[in-house]
Amino acid sequence: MTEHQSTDKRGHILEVAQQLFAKNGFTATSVRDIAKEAGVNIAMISYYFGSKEKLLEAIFLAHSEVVGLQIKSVLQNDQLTPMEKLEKLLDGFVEKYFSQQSFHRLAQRMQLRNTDSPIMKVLHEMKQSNLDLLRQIVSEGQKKGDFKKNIDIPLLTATMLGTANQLMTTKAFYKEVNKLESLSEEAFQKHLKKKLSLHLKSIFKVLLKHEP
Amino acid sequence: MTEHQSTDKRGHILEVAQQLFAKNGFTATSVRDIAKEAGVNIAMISYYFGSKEKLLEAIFLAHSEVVGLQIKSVLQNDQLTPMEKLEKLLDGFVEKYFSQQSFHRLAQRMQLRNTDSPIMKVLHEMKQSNLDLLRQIVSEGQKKGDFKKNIDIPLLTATMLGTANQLMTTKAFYKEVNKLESLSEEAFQKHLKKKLSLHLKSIFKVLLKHEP
Amino acid sequence: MTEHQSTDKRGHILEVAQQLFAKNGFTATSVRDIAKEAGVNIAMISYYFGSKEKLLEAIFLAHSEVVGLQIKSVLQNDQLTPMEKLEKLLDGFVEKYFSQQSFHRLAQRMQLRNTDSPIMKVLHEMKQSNLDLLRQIVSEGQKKGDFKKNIDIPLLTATMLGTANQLMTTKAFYKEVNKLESLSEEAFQKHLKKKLSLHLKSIFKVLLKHEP
Amino acid sequence: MTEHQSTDKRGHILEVAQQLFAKNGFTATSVRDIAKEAGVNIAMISYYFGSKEKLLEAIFLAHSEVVGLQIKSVLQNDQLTPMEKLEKLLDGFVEKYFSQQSFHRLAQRMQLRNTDSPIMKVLHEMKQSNLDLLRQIVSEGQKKGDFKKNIDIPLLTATMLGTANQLMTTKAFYKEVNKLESLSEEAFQKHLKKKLSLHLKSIFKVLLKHEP
DNA sequence: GATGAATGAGCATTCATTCAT
DNA sequence: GATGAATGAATGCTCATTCAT
Repeated sequence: MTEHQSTDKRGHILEVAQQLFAKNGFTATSVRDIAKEAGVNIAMISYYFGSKEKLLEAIFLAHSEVVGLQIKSVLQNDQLTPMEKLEKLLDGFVEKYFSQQSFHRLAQRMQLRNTDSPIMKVLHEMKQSNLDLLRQIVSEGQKKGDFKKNIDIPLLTATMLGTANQLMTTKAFYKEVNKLESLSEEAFQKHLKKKLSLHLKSIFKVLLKHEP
Repeated sequence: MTEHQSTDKRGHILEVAQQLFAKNGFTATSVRDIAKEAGVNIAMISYYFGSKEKLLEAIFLAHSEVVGLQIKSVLQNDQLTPMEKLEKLLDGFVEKYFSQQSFHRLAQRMQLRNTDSPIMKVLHEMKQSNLDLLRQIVSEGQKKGDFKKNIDIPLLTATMLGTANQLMTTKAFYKEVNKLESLSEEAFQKHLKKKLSLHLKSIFKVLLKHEP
Repeated sequence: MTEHQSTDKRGHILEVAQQLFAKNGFTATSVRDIAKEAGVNIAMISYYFGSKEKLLEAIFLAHSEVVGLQIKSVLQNDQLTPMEKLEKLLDGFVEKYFSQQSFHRLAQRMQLRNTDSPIMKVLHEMKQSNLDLLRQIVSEGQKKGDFKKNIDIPLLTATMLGTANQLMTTKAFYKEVNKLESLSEEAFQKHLKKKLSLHLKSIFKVLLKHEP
Repeated sequence: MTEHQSTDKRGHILEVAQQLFAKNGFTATSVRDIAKEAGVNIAMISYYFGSKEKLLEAIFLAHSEVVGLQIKSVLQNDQLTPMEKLEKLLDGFVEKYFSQQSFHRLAQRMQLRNTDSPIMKVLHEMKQSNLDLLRQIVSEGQKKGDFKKNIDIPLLTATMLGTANQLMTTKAFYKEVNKLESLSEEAFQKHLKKKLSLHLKSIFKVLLKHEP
């Protein structure tokens, strides 16, 4: 009945830490900040995670466990054309990206650090996973003659993730430029998500599709 | 012949600070680190810039002064078609991006901070400048009937900068995936530059061009 | 039996800080000096008091809590004549002043700063308290016809505290002038206390008493 | 014709330094503060005075040169009774004190430091000078049978200087208590000067005069 | 004579972590 | 299992002073 309170606490600390790290950066976020925001004792962080660094790793480990999953089922669905699979991949990516904005902001920060910690391993796996999925779809499309040859898949994924990152980081700018200040936050997010999805789809399509 | 040493020193500190901030982040880079790397006394940073924060601002101010310049001449060249202008814009962007990688890495970090400091103003101006240039070219192309209507220019610039950022941040990954470890750093950079340039051009072309 | 060690430590820091601040001044006393003298880690000062400034305030707060107390009982004693009450007030003042010399030296320093900090509030209350007590006694004496009208009570208190301050600050000079170098420190203090007490009493008497 | 500018500058620095030291204390006043306020280069202070400490000494030396002067002529005036001489002494003291408030505030601070620097020598001489003058007058009055025997002259001077110091340091308090906020600064100073003068005179008179 | 540049020492404070309880 | 107390190291910054010009 009674969940171990520690489990809850651990999860709560992870959540709070992710948000603070995402917002202010790893170094600029003190263990005190996290403890205060999470409403726990300062010593708890070392107690639960060993160190601030290990806490960071724990955040990434928690995310690594859910990489790919529903996507893989898409791949194996023989009913869908490669292009349909691609669209589902992109939709899935955008959906997941929007639902985990603070994590992706943090991931972007960590990518910039480029140290050799377990974190980079997780990030590497995530990128690899995206790459492999796309590769399979493209490969299938090429075999069927739907897609061009000579596709630079790493560059494509760079555009996918890069555009999402850039859009998300500068969304205030985007809002202002497009005079969308009147929209509620929720409506704006929805608008952005749709825009990004369509934008990526149109890029991928024209780059992959054989000209008739 | 003898440059004022002070000018050199100030500039040298700026250079070193930019690289360290880019590499390790603002908070994780200590004034002592910068002073040591630049071979100057710690107190010199306060002496020249007032504070660590002001030093950061000085880096951005130094870059804001050279925003857009050669590009503008391109715009006014009546000999060029809109598509040629677009290509020159993208070439110029990629060229500048590659020659100022550490600055762009730093800019990426600062964008993630999203505080309201003079830095954001400079970044805002840079983005706005890119946006305006592209807007003019697109507008001209649309008038001439070369380009489609309904182009989401902010999204396009997000793809431009986002792809560059993502590619640069994960270039080690890109190198590994594409089995380019044998290339010299210089050759790899050249390869990457060409790839990115072509990639962006093809994206922009297909998104802008009227289908025949 | 076992006092909380933390309480002791906090109190000990307060004590040491008061003495160093009194001796060398606030700014001239470093947190390091206090920590070293008190035998605690430097970080403890921030830990216990938040900052050097707050530590100073804590010293004054500790003293504000014991302002007036035994004196008030004197006031309510109907057995005593106003003049007797006055004598008791002055004796009490001198006694307290001598037993808290380092605090009064510090208070003198802080009075000279004249900033608007919580410290000034405490000092103000102390002065006001002295003033009010004296006012009551004088008022009672005037009603009974023992004391003159038109007594400038603030000036009287200035003489009381000013004389004590000046005597204490220049006690080495006083010792030398009066050739009291042979006296032990204790004996000298006793001598000084008696002298000051008599001196203040005679001043107050002649200024307050109705000439016959 | 042309006064050495340096002389002016030196004097100006002395003046500014005295005021800042008086207001904020020696340690809390930085050489930069003085240089800025005086409108001179930072290096000037070391250049003219050797060090910050020496600058402080220079301030006191400048004042030591004018100790006692007009007072001595009073002493030798055979027309005046001892009591008249005493009044003139007190008037002179109050007058000088009010015209050099910032110096006396600084002197009070230095007295509290009690280090063995040339400054203490100057302060010592000043006190000694006051003491000697008073001693002569009292001695003369005693010989003439006007004054009591057994006068504690050091205590008397402590009251004189102490009351002046205390009144000056807490003059804001005095103003408030006496509801004198409506007075102009000038009028208030005049009022205070008169009050202090009368107060000291009445104290000295009753303590010195033989009861009839 | 006068000064901008530069320095090393010191400042108060905050940090992540450890430890005794 | 959980925590307040405590620590040493590091932080950004200011200091009085010196020096080359």
